[in-house]
Amino acid sequence: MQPQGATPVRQAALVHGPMADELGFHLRRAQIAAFRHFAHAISAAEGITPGLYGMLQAIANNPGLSQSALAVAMDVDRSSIVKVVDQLEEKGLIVRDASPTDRRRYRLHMTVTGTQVLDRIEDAVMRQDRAFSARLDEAERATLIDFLKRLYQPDSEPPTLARE
Amino acid sequence: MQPQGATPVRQAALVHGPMADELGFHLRRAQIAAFRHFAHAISAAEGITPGLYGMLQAIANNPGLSQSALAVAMDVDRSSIVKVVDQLEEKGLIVRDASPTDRRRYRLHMTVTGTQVLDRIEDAVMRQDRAFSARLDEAERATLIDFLKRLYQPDSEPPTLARE
DNA sequence: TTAAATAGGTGGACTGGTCAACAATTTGAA
DNA sequence: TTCAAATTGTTGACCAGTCCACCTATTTAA
Repeated sequence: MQPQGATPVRQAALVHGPMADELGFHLRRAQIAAFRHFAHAISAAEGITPGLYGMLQAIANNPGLSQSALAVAMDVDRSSIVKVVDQLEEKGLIVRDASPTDRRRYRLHMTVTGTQVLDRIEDAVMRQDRAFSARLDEAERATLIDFLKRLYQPDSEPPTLARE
Repeated sequence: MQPQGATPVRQAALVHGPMADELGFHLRRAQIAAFRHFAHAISAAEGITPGLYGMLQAIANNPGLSQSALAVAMDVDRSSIVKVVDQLEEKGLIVRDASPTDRRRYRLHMTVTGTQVLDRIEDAVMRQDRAFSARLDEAERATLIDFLKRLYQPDSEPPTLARE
């Protein structure tokens, strides 16, 4: 799992050329750094990845949602959800609860231990997240989050963007 | 290709809970959005991913660097580099040039067509990147990049690098 | 001179995502 | 009412990207 950065060798920094001005480049690097930070602080101890953690939060905050809804929320294929839900269920954190009104569907929700575990992890994650952004003050952090949201939120946007 | 997010169904947005204040969460989403945007605009047409593009820029801007140095720069395992360099070489974009002073080592550099292709792609990438960040003005964009750098850059500061 | 370190490479494994197909079930249009 | 279409969860094949352990050739340094 651990992406485990490169060798400890101190290397002369490379020239980046035009990428130095590309937002996507910095975004990617920051995300990789964040992932590693999370892996270090959380995954190692709890055996949970950022992705799993996100799923868990989604289920905890939206009890009873279906796997399809979860897939939409996580923006992945329905089939990808199956494995993840399997994992979380094996760990005893969530359960697939048969929907009484639609026999095709499961309602996902947390188990008691799942809730406990999430509470604990959540704490660690919050601390980890703060540590990761330690070089930003509160205002900067908030601004950064706002900017990021604007990048990915579909909202008010080029309306005539023919989607098919 | 179409990662095409969600079904066209308008879904009630999920509650995010404490993740709404987690930087890592927004970072991940923004990065995924950026990747998809790139895939749409560039990969489909040029058959090149953000990762490959980054490698290409690294080589173009640091001609003669070794595969190991590239691995360090890209922060991946040496063995991962092999396949990537294979791909770029197969596409005729770069060459492995045997080092005359160290027979273990290759010096990577662009071919003529590689340079041409990169120039073309670079243009598209710059436009794509601007389009992606269209909801930020110039100042905001610059601020965002600065914040991101602060997140991923190792200890305070680049020593004495006069390049750039 | 020889042990250790380094460069590039191979093969196996794992992760996380895609897509296509499928059965059971629900929905909706005729 | 009925039956075709859509939806839900699932499986299986596949792909890309990464890691690791190990290998050979070569260079470095003790």
